Amino acid sequence: MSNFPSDKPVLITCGLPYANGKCHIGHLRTYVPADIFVRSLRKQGQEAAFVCGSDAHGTPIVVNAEEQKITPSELVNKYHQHFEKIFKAMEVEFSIFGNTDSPTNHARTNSIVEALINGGYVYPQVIRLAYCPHDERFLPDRYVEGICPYCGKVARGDECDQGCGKHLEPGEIKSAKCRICGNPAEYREQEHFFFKLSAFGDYLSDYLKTLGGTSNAINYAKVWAKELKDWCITRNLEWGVRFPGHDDLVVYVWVDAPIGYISFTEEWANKTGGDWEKYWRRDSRIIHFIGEDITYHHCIFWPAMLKGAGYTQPWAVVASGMLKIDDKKFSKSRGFVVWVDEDYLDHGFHPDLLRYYIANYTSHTKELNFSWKVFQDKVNNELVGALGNFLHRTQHFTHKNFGAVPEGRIDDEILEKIKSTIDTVICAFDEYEFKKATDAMMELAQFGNAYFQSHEPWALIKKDKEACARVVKNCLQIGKALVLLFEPILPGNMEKAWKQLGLPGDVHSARFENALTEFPSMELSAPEILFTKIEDKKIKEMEAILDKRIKIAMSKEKKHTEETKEEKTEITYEEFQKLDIRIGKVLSAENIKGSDKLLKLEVDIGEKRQIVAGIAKSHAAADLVGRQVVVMANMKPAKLFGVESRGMVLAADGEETVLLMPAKEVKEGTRVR
RNA sequence: AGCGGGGUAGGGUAGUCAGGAUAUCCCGACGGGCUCAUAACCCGUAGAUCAAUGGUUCGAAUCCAUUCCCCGCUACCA
Repeated sequence: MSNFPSDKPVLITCGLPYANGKCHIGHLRTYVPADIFVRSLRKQGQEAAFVCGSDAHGTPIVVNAEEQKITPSELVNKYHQHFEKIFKAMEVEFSIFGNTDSPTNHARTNSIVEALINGGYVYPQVIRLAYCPHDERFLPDRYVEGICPYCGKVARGDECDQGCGKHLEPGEIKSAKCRICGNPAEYREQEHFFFKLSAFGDYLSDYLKTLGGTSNAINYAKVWAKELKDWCITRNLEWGVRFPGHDDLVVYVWVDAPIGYISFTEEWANKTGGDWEKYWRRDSRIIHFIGEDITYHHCIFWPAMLKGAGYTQPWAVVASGMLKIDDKKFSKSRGFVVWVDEDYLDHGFHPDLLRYYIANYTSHTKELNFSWKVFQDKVNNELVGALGNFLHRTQHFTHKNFGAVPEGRIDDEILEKIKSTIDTVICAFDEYEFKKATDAMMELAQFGNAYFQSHEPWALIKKDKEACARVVKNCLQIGKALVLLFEPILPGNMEKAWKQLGLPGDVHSARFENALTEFPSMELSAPEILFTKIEDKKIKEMEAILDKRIKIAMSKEKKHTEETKEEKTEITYEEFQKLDIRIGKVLSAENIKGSDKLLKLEVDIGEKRQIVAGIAKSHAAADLVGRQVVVMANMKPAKLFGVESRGMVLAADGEETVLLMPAKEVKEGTRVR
């Protein structure tokens, strides 16, 4: 049983692209399936609004704009236009593509924040914040660098990015430094505002039971809903939406960004004479398509905000799995990235090919691996060999032998097959299973090829033209069904195919069920080829581009680490004396499970110490027992692989890690200087 | 070790939530066929102890328990 069409208004949104970088295939991982979904709804007779827009605020945009010496607004506009252009080229057709810096969004954000304040969900609290005395400013989020209070690693202000990955609330970071001038920051007290997320625990637990969408999103959220911390929702920035009544504060970007979904709906409704409130104030079906990295914001923070302000909460959250390039984690700086413009569209690839790849490679919630070789295989075998070839051979044969679509009825067997394919496809779309849907479509194309083959119309035409006409008519019917079914995935080529077959009306607004109504008898022209094979040469060329980028990135990274290594400053004798270096004797040594580098040692340095050393590759555990080593005794204790290490065994760290040892046996605990 | 994702034929991948009879699809290998079609297409064969062990069950890839192995946790990010 399908969820659609529904008598409730349906709104689809996509996670907003952040306007500080170019569009890559990772983005499309979310936007293309969302577009396919919307098209499939229309094919089921379901009207749906489809909104998205640029996320314009937040610290990274300000930092980035400062680096480029342009205004944040100029930076945002640049990328806003870029994304708009790419979406159009990729046939991702939003009802509206807005911008969170629009007056509508400022106004809507204000009104929602005020509603939250009036509802008692926002409270002020004085917190200690990093402040740069040199630049005379508070340092929000990424303006500050320091030490994570949880794991002790270098982190940026809003997140422990290099260590434990925890979200950091403003003021939590230790030993803060200003990212602009590099000077140490002071802490100053300032009043900020917090959203009482903790008050929504029970509500969210209940809400998540009814929330639709994909399990990867909802299961995570259920765990998070159990422990909720209030969120600081104000920042010391110029760029953003002003916090009501406080000219020196803007709201946190994760407040005004999702509100964009509402304000874009408003803008679209105003333009088309629609009513935005039917989506956001009354019973509706709001479906958010997102990347799984922003699940927390969409399943926890956002519904709580909507609930608190009296708006309709999402009906479903559909989270796509992440993207890999050649089986490697997607990474711009490491070169594992495929840009949609310069690496794809500019090379003349049709958007439909990539749309098919994204929809068909794997299930929507799993990791999608992009490789040019697989891309070529899928295009050549599936789009060209199965689908393109069937449409072409059918139309070509009919045109050549009949010149028109023959009269006659469609066999029940064929109609049954088409009907069951439509059912499977609709069912799959209902579950956001785009691979299942496209597999079912492709299966119909293969059925068509097999039908054509086994009924041998080329032989029938010579002896029984009537029987031949029946076969041809059936094939044309399958062809028509295929064009309708594939339209959400391959809108450009299916439009072409629809016109080529001479079918009446617009393929985009035609419904799936139209596939069961008889192919009208009329003149039929010769077909043009829809999909062409991709040559090996082209794929090699594309792979070379990717390889080159990875190599450049690798050499850059190497340079960078070498540079930081060379940066050794001179120290005084006093500073050296702080180091407690001693001779110790290894009492026992064993490998640590799960690590190929680490050994757990017990060392006597005048006292017994457990030390973890990364020397397993060059020293066997058994060989070490009884030997003397050099130990840094006053190292801050650390946990490696869950094993505590109190001290550090010194070694020459070249290509091989070689332990230092005293030239002669000395007493355990002897100081080194 | 923790957190997350995985382990299904030579490669990739579906099925796992809601257990059911010959385990899906694409490529590759092998054999055959067809000739309308973009050297496309169709049919067939071989190839998987569904990571392992134990349990629940009439029945387990699927549920439960334990173990092993692989990947990510360095930013930018959907």
